[in-house]
Amino acid sequence: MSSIQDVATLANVSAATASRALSRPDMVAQHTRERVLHAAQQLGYQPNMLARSLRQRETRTIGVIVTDILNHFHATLAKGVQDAADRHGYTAFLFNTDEDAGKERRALDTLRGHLPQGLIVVPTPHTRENLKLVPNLPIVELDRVTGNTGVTTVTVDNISGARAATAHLIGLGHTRIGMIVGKLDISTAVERHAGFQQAIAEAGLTYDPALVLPGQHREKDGREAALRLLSLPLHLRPTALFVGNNEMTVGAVLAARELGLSIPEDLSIVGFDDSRWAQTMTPPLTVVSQPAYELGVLACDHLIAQLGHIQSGRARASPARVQLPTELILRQSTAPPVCVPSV
Amino acid sequence: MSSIQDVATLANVSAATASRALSRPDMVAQHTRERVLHAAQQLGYQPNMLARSLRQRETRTIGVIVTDILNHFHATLAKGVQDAADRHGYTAFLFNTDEDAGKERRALDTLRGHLPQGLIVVPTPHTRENLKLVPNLPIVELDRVTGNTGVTTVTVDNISGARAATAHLIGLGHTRIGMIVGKLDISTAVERHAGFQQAIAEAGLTYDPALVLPGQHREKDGREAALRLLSLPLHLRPTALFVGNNEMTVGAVLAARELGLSIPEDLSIVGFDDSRWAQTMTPPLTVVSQPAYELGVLACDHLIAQLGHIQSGRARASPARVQLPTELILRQSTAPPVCVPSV
DNA sequence: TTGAAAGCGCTAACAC
DNA sequence: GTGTTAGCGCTTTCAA
Repeated sequence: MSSIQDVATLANVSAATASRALSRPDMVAQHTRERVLHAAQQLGYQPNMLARSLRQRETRTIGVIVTDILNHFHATLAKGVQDAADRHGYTAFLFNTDEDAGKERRALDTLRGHLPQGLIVVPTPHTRENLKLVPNLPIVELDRVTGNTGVTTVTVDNISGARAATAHLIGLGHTRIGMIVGKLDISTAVERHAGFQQAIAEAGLTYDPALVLPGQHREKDGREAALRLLSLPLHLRPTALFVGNNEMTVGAVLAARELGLSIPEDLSIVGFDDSRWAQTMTPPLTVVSQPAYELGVLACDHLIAQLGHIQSGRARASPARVQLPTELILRQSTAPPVCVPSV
Repeated sequence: MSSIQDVATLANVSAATASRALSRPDMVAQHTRERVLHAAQQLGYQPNMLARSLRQRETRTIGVIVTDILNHFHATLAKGVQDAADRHGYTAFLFNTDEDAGKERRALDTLRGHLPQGLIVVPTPHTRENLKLVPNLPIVELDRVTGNTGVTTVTVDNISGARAATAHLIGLGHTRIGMIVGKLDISTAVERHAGFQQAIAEAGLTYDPALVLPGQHREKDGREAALRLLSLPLHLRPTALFVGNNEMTVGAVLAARELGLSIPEDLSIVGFDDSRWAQTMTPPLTVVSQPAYELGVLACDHLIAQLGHIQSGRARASPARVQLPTELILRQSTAPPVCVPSV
């Protein structure tokens, strides 16, 4: 690893001049610059970011914390962030928390040691507390929100998405619609639940809490909840299910299959968040799809814009509240109910 | 951000002592240690890794480069690596190349600036050239190999996996078996192709090159290749397909559906690499599954062991060649051919 | 336009 | 067992 001193020596200038030639080309005479550039090239010089960052007190680095990198949605968020960061000349360091408070704390501690200039986080119920580990760090909340005022949030319009999904089912003639909702300590779950309720109310139907079961967002939870809902006596059993996230939707579909219910004849299903398997399963699943990649990109763009403001000493812009629309994708997992309820 | 000097001042010791109290507790008197620890705690002190790494000339950081973080297999590799790195007290920085030479170069350059102590890479055809950007960096090749001698490789036994898949099809009675193989500049594609050929030969069948079509590993390529193979005249058309990676398998399944072929009656399919959609599609897909997470963990464990050797000045251990078995998971996408070939 | 010198935060070498 | 000093590689005053 050659240092800037090596480059300087080779170019017959001081380290200071070599540094300037590389980072502030216009502060240096034309031909000195060329000599330095040539020397750097020849040595394959790459600045040591540790030293540079230490000196400049800025790392051009941001942290990204998602809760489950194995979930395609989160992987896509992360990719959007990384691609955008790259475009801005920043490096994004990715961490994964598995929704675990301890892992989140450790990720934040590690991150802190590397002095990121900002953080994009998919928050968990612990995040608000854990963020005290990194005071004064510009934060963007992605996909979910903690309710922290003063931070920028980049989310999807969950309420409208859930409402559209539910309204679609109602439009098909369903009146007993079940919902499998995430744990209500997460904003997306709360909002999707709210959208569901709104659609029910708007259609003049009665909201039946017995048809709304919570889960911890995992496939297994979706399966168990669906099993319970679908085992209700026929006249109480929902004829359609709206499932609040993609993992639980898998479980719900599996549960329907286990019970020998065919989709959509015996049961309509709408999932939240599109995926490969939703497209290839039989029948293809009607879903509320989310612009995951754009979400990641926007989160990063906003964070970096904010960093620019801070750096240039301008007043910190008031925090943005970015919200992207979802899209209801109609496929074959929804149809009118066959047996009209007869209470 | 408090520095070690702040801690030292608060504890009434020198910075050096504070440093020792934190990193080498036994070099310091019991009660000084306590004072320092207390002060550190009180200030929420977190060492500045940039400064520490600069001074110690070791970052306890490794790089991870995968080709497609959106592919569940690669995401799982990355997670395995990160989890293992974490256990060893290392931080893994993840980059994504999309199989693109330029992105790979940029990732390596960025990485280099951050002085990783080692690199785990899923190599592409460009990697061998690009690795010149990071001379002397300990490397572990993951999933694929470049043929570089002297580097540790952690892979799966692709030959046996492909052979088992093909033998399974042959055992069911298939004699015209098509293969959709990846580009042959990637070791996994070459090996899976070899395994396919071996099984054909071992069964005394004739290898028909016309039934083997290459693709670029994308869904679209799988679809196009399958469309071509399945459009052959009935007596030439393969009754079974072995597809060399998971993305292309999606395409192949879609192609079969487009042509109205039902699986497994009209066409048996075996894919390489298991996935959510392979399990939930109809019928569930027979696949060769790979222990992706363990692969990632092993790659990291080996790399870090190697770093230990280097650091302790021991002779660099000869590079390991780790190879994990695959598993053929029989599901419902394979069955005996209905119409026995009549050439 | 360039060089000399200082210092970012940390730890290792060397006193004492 | 602890303090002093030096220096990792870089950039940024400050002088010339």
